[in-house]
Amino acid sequence: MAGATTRQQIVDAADDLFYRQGYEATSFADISAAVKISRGNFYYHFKTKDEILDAVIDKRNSDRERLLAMWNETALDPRDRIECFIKIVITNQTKIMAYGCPVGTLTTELAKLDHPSKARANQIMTLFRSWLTRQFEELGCHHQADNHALHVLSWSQGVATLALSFRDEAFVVREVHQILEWLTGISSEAH
Amino acid sequence: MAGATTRQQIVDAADDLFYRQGYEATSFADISAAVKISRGNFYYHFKTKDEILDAVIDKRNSDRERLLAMWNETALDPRDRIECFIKIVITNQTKIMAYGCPVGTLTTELAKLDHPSKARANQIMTLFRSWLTRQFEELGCHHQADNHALHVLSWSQGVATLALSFRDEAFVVREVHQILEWLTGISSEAH
DNA sequence: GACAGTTTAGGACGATTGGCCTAATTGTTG
DNA sequence: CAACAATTAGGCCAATCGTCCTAAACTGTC
Repeated sequence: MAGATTRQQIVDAADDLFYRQGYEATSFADISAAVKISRGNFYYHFKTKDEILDAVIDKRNSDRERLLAMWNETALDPRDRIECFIKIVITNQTKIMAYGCPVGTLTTELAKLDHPSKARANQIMTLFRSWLTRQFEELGCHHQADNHALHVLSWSQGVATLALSFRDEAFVVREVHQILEWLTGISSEAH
Repeated sequence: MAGATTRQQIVDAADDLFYRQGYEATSFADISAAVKISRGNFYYHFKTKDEILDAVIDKRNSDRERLLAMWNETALDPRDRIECFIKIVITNQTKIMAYGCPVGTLTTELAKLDHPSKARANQIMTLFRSWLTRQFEELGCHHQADNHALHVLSWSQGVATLALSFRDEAFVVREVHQILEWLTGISSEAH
């Protein structure tokens, strides 16, 4: 299992390149150049490009699961957890202003390509949705929890898209403050 | 200038294909097949793929300008005009749930490709921004007009992204109602 | 040190890409 | 009808794509 390192390197490089350039625009040559291995070696670990995509989606999925699990532990209050989610657009601001949201942009690209793995990519979006829904439920918003989850998710996608388009830091900060105010309103309503 | 028809057909087909498949994923062969002309003929009207992209962006730009101008005439109240903008996510719901927002997805793709025309694509976003800003100004939101414009634009991009991801009609309708309530609040505040 | 399995390198494949050229066709005008 | 420009068709180009194969190098075991 010593090759796990090479495989890991490939997935890491592909993850990064798919994010920065897009899936379609990234070639085998790009990835193998990044990892500094031959394209032949490449084929030993992954038979097709789609296999790499699936591996990247798996990685992103587990990365996000780990992130959410961490927030579950570090933030005891569901409101604080939602705040963690909201503030990732600030935490990752530099990358978002350069390449957008990794989840949203991949989902959109695969949808346009009508790619077999588009449903798998959507799962990451669903992961966020379910997690947010649970937080809003714990906050006391029972029948509105999923709606609020979608609202926050939608908000984050919009901010990411415009951040990429206009590269306006102040806009991002302003939007975060606004949605946090909304969140406060929700919290007090639900009591 | 009889060839204007052919050129027009090419641009129309490219516009549609770039929207549905993405710019990178659309080949010369795809477009010429759609217009039913030879690839050679193609070259007569456009030297490079980038030239077609520029023509498509120009078309989209003028299409949107025409749309906004129409709203300027049909809707006398700036609030009604903003409402027109908000409701395009319902008007174009079917297409958005299949391919996302034409403006947002192209902007994102070109940004990732670091394409020379990405700034030109951004202009369409700026067109919306400026128009919305003007409407909010007429509504009485002087120093907040541009912020509100970005807010509505960001909102529409988020709704489009999630509509594509989850294909949930009810979500779109719900979000429209929410933002319209927000708009009502803004209108009364500004008086 | 021979052996078996794992991992790597490098190149070849058919297909497709964007770009380009030339010849034939069309349409217009003198 | 002749001459001309505008338009179209079809094929060629080098480069690159994803895919695949084989031989060499490495690894650990007996």
